[in-house]
Amino acid sequence: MCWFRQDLRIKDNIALNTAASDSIVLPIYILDEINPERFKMGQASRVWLHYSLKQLNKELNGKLLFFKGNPELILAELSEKLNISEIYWNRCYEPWRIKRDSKIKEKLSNMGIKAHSSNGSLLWEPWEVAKADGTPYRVFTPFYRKGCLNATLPRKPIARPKDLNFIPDTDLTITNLPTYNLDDLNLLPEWGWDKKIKDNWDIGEQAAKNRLNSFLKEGINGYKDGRNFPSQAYVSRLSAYLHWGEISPNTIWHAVQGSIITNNQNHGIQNKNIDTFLSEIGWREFSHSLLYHFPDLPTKNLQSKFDTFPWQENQRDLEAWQSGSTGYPIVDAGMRELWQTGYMHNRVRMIVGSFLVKNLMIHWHCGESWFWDTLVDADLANNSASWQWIAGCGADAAPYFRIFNPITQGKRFDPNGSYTRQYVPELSALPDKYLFAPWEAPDIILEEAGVELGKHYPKPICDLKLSRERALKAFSEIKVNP
DNA sequence: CCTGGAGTTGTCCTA
DNA sequence: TTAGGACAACTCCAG
Repeated sequence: MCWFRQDLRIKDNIALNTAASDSIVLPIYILDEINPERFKMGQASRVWLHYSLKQLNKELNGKLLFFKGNPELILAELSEKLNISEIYWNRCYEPWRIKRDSKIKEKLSNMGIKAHSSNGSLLWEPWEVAKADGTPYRVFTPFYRKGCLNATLPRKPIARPKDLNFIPDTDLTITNLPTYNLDDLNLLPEWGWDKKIKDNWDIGEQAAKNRLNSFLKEGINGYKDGRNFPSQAYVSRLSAYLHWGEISPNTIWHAVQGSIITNNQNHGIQNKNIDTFLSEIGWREFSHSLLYHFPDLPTKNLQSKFDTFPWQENQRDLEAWQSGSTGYPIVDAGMRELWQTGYMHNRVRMIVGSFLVKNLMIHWHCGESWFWDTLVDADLANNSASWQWIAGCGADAAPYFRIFNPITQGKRFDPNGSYTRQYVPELSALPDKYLFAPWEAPDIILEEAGVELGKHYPKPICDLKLSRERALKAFSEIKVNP
C-alpha cells in the first residue's frame, strides 16, 4: 500500500518507487479532518488539493482509492482485510502529523505490518542539521551555508517507477470502510468561488514540471533583482506545487543547478541569480527545521519577550486589511491579489505583513490565519516562520525598526504601477506620481481620474508617521521590560 | 575561552 | 541630491 499525503506525484517519489519495486501497489489517499485540530486545511488549500488529487488519480489510471477519517483506523482495517503487509509513505513534518504518524507506526508494527517512511519533501532532514553542540540553528546563513551546503549534497531525483502495477479489483465491501470518490470528499466549496483559483492555476504534477521549465527559461535569468517586482514574471511560483509535493525540492534543486553557466560572459550574474533562488529553497528548509525543533512555532512567539507586546484588537482594521481596503494602494493590491488568485508575490507579502503587524499593530496570528485560509501555498512551516519573521519575534527576524513604508515600497517596486493598477482598478487613471498616496493628489487630479476618496476608494485607515512611531515605542518598551 | 565581525528583504535624518 | 549613520540584541562562528 502506498499512502499519498503531500507527495502528489509519480516522479521522484521514494515511497511509491520502493513500493512499486517490491510488489504490486494499492495507492490510497485519506482525508484526515480529525487530527489537525487547530490547523485544519484552509479553503484555498482544499481547492488546490481537489484538483491535485484528480490529476494524480489520472496518472494512476484511476486506481487511487479515497478515504475520509482517522488514518490509524483506516490503515489498520485495510491492511487486515486486504492482507497487506507493507505500507509506504513519505514523511510530513507538521507536529500533529509527526505525532499521528508515529502512533500509526506503532499500531501497525503491533499488527505485524511494516511501515516504511521516506523523505520526499525536504533536501535535508531537520534532525540532521544541527550546530556542533547539537542544538538547532537559529540564524539562517550559518544554517544554510554550514549546516546544509557544507554537510551533504541533496539527493538526486529518481525516475518514475519502471513497473507500476496495481492490486487488481480491490473489493472494499469486505472492509467496514465507506468508500468515496473524489467529489465525495467535499473539498470544493459550496458555491463556485473556487473558479478564480482554477482559472489562475494549472494544478498537478505535469503543471508543476511546466512551471519549473518556464521559470528556468525566463524567470531565473534576472531572478536576483527581478524577484522584487510583483508586476514582472521573475519569481518561480512553485510554492504551492512544492507544498503538495507535485514536484520535489530535489527535482527543482538539481534542475536549477544544472542550468549553471560556465562559459558565458554573463555567468557571474547568472550564477548569482541561481544562488539567490537556491537560498530561497534554503529558507523553506530553514522554516521546516524551525517547526520541527520548535513545534509551538505556529502559536507561540519564538522570542518570549514578545509575549507582553501590546497587540491591538481591532476588527474593523483587520477586515479592512483582509478585504484590501486600507487606503494604501500597494497593500490593497496585494490583499486583493491574494483573494482573487490564492497567491501573493513575495515582495508584497512583506509589505502587507509589515503593515498589519507594525502599522496596525495587529497580532501576527491574525495575518497567519488569514494567509492560512486563503493561500494555495499555505504551509504551516513557511507561514508561521515567515509571520514570526516579519513581526520580529521569530528566528533571525526582521529588526523591530524595519517598518516598510507602503508609499516608498510601491514607488520602488511597482514603479509604473501596473501591478497596483491591475488589482486596484479604481485608481488606474491616477498618474504614477499619486498612485501610492492618492490622498496627496490635488482635487483636480483626483477628479480627472474619476476618484472620490471615501467613495470609490477608501481614505487611508491610519496615519503612516503616527502608526510607525507608535510601533517603535511599543517595541522599545518590550526591549526594556522583557 | 575570548573576541569581534557578520547577519534576506528598510526607513529616516543629517551632513 | 545623495551618502552614511542610527536604529537592538543576539546568534553563530572564525580566528
